[in-house]
Amino acid sequence: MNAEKFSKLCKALGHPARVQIVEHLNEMEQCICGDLVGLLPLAQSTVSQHLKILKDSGLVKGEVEGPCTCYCLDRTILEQFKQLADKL
Amino acid sequence: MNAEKFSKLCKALGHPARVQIVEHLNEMEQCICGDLVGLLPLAQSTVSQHLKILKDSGLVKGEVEGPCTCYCLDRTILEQFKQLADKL
DNA sequence: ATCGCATATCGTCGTTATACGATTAATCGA
DNA sequence: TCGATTAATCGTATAACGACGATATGCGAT
Repeated sequence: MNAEKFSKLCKALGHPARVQIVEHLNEMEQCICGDLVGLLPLAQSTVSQHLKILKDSGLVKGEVEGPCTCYCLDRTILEQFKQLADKL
Repeated sequence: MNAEKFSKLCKALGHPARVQIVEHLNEMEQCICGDLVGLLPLAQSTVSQHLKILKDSGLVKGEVEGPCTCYCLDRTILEQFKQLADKL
């Protein structure tokens, strides 16, 4: 198994705020950064940083839509993560 | 879902060496620290540190057996991790 | 052209992670 | 009892993380 890849995804999920972001994206299908800033007790710049980490890991995709950025899960990557976890 | 708990387990698995340790323990059922030192390109103290992190997370248990310490997975915790991952 | 809104990025600071060598502690055999 | 083996811990140095405020960017409406 690809320990390198799995550990990178785990690392991205190794913070409660990022897990909550992923959970929220799972429920809402998509949302903008401002929604998450309202949801979490964190500054806007901090939330943006967490989103960047999730984007870098591949778990989350972001599309610019006018003044906002619309975030959603990359469910392919999420499934890969689940499969790798299940193989443990 | 318990984002706090899940993120802690993810954090413990957020390093390739620790994923490899868990994989090895899964295959071998149990092993001693020295085996892992031979397996990984890391110093003995570093491997010991990674084992401590895995123990603190609950994923791994260690029992002293004479001069060695015998490590094995806590499969209950591992199953919990898999279930939490699957719920994502 | 400019103003306001939504985000991203920068700079910074304190904390934590990662790695190592050296040392300590504990056990087993000779 | 002494020496070898095994592993944990200590001390340390560098890198990365996590948080924030301040600033920059980019778009849409006025």
